[in-house]
Amino acid sequence: MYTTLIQVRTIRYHRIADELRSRVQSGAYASGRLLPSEAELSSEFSVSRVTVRKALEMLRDEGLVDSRQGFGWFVAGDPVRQPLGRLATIEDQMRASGMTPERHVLEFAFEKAPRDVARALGTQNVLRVLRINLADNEPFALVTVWCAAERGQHLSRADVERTPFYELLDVPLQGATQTIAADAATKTEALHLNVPEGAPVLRCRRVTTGADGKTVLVSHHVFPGHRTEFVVDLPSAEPSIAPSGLRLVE
Amino acid sequence: MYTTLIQVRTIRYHRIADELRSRVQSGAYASGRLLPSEAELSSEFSVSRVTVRKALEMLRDEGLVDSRQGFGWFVAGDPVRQPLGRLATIEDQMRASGMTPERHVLEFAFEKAPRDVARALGTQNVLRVLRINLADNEPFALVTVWCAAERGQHLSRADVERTPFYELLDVPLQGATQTIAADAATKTEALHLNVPEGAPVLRCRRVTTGADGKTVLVSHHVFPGHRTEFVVDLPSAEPSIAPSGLRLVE
DNA sequence: GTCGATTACTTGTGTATACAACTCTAATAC
DNA sequence: GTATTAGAGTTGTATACACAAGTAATCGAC
Repeated sequence: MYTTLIQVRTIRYHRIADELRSRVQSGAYASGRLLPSEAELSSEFSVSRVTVRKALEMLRDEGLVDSRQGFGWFVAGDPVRQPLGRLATIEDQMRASGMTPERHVLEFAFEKAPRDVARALGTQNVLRVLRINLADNEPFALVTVWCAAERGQHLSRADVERTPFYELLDVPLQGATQTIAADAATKTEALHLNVPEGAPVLRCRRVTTGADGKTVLVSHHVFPGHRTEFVVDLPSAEPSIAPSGLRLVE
Repeated sequence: MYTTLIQVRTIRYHRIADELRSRVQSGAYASGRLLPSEAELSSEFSVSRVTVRKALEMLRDEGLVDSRQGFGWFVAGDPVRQPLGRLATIEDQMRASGMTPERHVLEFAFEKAPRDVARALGTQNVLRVLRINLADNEPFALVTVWCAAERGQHLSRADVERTPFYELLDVPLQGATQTIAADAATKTEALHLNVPEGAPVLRCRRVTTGADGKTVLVSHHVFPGHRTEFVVDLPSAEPSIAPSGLRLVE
């Protein structure tokens, strides 16, 4: 009975990423603290700098670490939990997590809407507001909101920076539908959210309707994957819909 | 009055990614079809192969393309929408999207639970089932389910491959709480889901409780970001909770 | 016809090198 | 004291080259 010995190549950047992940998770580098430089790690692990970078980029994609050109690589922080259907604002959630919320309008423009937005709002002429939400001075969410220009013409830039849209709009609301997806940050998003291009983000699209069932607001929210997560309660079915309710588990 | 001309460096791999994204989205390369090889693109854009790869990896991180060693780069497919709180199974959603669902148990073991799972289930002795859900023969979700060994001892591996847990467990269910986050695929997940390490995934954790409020099942679901997205309806508040209800918009 | 080996081509990992862009500190000028 | 600049060090982009690992087509043997 003979067995064959197979020589399996080890991928260096995986090994290094595993080692560094282990160090970060064991607390060897405190949150916000610098890791050794790429040159130091290259020397420590006896590999080229490209290999070190590949390992570090894996960890960045996992949200464990982040980097700034010229500054170095450092440990990233912890996510905020946002309940779905719990009817709380982003700012409320930040405060609940002990953070200081802040919002800045980046863009405020009346323009032609993208096709899907125009279709939802029933008009091409819209007010678009691009806003960044900060938590403790760090980017937390990048939000784009569209409403019909007819409604938006009464709103000032200072208004929408200070006050949520729903308080500014004189419309009874019925509810909203939101989609949640994972995606990689685009160049623009990465710039605003201070994450690398390609980093995992939660991409949410929300359509808010008035009491008449017509769309009042369309908004897109982008959250860095390492900064937040959603929580949803899936209640069991009432006896009247028992067959569907039983499906909630699998 | 003088103005200063600033020479701004253009990042080549960004430009190339933009061009290739445009081609993919305009339908120049049909779904599943090969893109030109890295060598061809390197020649076409007059850049090194590393620069081409960097551009292609950006597109892969966006879920637009994928690659297989030796085969080439090809266009990836479209996401499935999964409603939250709509009480449908993964398989139901696939069928609704015209896909053929399939499930395979990868691991079925009685073992000591990870600490958080043990705490939730109130025992260290658990049955752990690792399962892959396929849609049209392509990996769609990687699912790990834990239940107490006391309950799991009556279940066979064939049972859990064929039938959802909730139909196998003789327990009245109260509901579930699920978290949703964006993350980068680990090495193991990437292998099973046939995505590159670091690709964006939706990472869901679910705790299912019985009628007595005690945890019956703990499960983790990992979906490739480009394969699915969640939908949630955020109903407006009833008059009795109007202040909260108004917050759902912002 | 089938099967295995070979070949050409593909993507994946890795080294070495160079330069761009950025950060921080120390030195210098006012 | 403050403001500016230089220098050392950092990460980010890019080239050239090499080899590993994988795929598909072709060729030869049976």
